[in-house]
Amino acid sequence: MLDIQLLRNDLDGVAKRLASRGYVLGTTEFTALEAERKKMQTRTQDLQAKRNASSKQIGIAKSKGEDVAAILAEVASLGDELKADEEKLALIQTQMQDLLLNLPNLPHESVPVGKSEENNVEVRRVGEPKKFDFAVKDHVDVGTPLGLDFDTGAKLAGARFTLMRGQIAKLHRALAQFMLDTQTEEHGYTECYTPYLVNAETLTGTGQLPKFEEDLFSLQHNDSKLYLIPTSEVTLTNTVRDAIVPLESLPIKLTAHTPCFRSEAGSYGKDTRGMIRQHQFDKVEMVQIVHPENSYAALEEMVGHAETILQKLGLPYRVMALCTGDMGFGAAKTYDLEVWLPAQNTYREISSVSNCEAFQARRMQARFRNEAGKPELLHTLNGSGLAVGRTLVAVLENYQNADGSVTIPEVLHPYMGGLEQLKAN
RNA sequence: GGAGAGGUGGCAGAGUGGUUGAAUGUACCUGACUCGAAAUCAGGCAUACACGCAAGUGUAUCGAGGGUUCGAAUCCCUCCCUCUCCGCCA
Repeated sequence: MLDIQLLRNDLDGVAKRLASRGYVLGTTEFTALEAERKKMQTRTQDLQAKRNASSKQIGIAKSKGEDVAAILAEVASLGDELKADEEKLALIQTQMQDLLLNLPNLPHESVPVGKSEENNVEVRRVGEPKKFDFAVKDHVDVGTPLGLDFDTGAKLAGARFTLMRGQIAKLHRALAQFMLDTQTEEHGYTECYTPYLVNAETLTGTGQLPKFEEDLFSLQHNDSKLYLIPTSEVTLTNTVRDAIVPLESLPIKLTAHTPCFRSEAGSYGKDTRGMIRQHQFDKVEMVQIVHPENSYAALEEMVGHAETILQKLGLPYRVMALCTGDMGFGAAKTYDLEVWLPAQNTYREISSVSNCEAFQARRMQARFRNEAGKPELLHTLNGSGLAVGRTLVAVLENYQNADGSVTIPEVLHPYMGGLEQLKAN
C-alpha cells in the first residue's frame, strides 16, 4: 500500500511513476474522493465534538442535580444528522481503502524502465553452459524413466500435478534439505515451519488480496474461508503483522521449506509440458524484515544467498534486473535468477528476489521502534532460495548423461545416502 | 464436540452508564537533590487520523464487529482468541 500522504501531496508524481510500470492511476477519481472525504470527515468530527461536549455537560448537571431537559433536547436534534454523516464517511473511507489496496508499489529509481520481460536488464552471467556431445533431452524425457510420473499426477489431481517416485522423489527432498541447511547454517536465517492455509487478512498483508484472489486456491471451512499459500513469503512476512518490534531484533531473517499452491489462472497453454509450471510446488523461501536504511543492501545480499545455491549445484545462471513493467505488484525492485536449461536452450526463472520497501509493512502495520523511540514502518524483502521443482528440472537437464543416467551434484551426495548417479532400474 | 473462566496501556492490575484515554504499581525518559550513584521528590511517558504555516484543537481506539443510550471499558447480540476440565484424535 502506498502512503496516502504521498498521493495527497504529489498525485501527478505518483501517477507518473505508476505509469512507468503500466498502471494508469485514476487521478480525477482520487481527487474527487479525497475532496469528499475531507468534507465529510471534518463535518462528522465537528458534530461528534458537539455531541461529546453536550453529553459531558449532561453528566455534570446531573451530578449537581440540575435539570437537563434543555441540553437533552438540543443534543437530540444532532442524532440523525450525525448518524447519516458517520455512515457516509465510513463508506467513503472504505472506497478510499479499496482504491489504495489495489495500487501497486512505486518502482525504485534504479529500476530500468520498460514495458515487458524483453526490457529486463542482464546484470551478470555466472557459469558456462555445458557442451553436450549427444542430443540433449528435456527433463520430462530424462526424468520419466527415473520416476517422474506426470500421468499419475494428472490422474490423481489433474493437469499441472506431478507424482515423483523413488530416486527422483529422494533427489527432490535432498534439494530442499540442502537449500534449507545452506540458508540456515551459512546465511543466518531462522528455520520456520508455517501454516499452509491462511486467512484473508494474512494475504491482504502481503498484497495477494484483494486484487489477485483468482490466482489462489481456497477452501470453505464452516463459516470461514481459508487460502492455500502461494508462497511462504506470505506466512513468514506476516509474522510481524500488527507488531512493533524492538530495534535490536533487526534484521529478522526467516526461511521455510513449504509447498506453494497457485491456480495459474491466465496461464493456460503456457509451459504445459513437464514440471516447470505446477499448481503445487515446493520452495525454500527467504524473508528479511529490516530497518528501512538497510533494505537495498539486504536485497543485494539476498540475491547472493540465492546464487550460492546455484553455484554449489554447479548450475549456470544469469541475474536479471526486472524492468518497471515486469515487476510484481508489491515490489519496488526485483532481481530474477534464471537458470540455464539446455533442452530449451535458454535461461528460465528459478528465483525472484524483491524489496517491497514499506509496501507490505504499511498494509500489515508492521513497525519497529526507531532510535527516537517512535514506531516506524519496516521494510520487507522476500526471495526464493530456491524453487525446488525448477531446481530439480535444472539438475536433470544439466547433469544428464548419454546413457540416460543423471549425475548427482556433489553437494547433494550426503543427502542422497552417498548415491552419485540416478539410473533407471 | 460438551462444561467453565478470561481478553484493559511495555508489563502487572483497578474500573457503581456520566468532567475516564482510562486509578494504582512497575518499567522507561527528563529535571531536582548528590562529587557521582542509590534512595527520595517533581514532571513526562499509547496509537492512528483530521484540520492548521505553527502553537494547537478535534476525532477514534479498553480482543473484533454490531446494537441500546444524550453519553458505553462498563448493558445487550454475534464473532475471534487464550486458559482449565471432560470427550475424541495423528
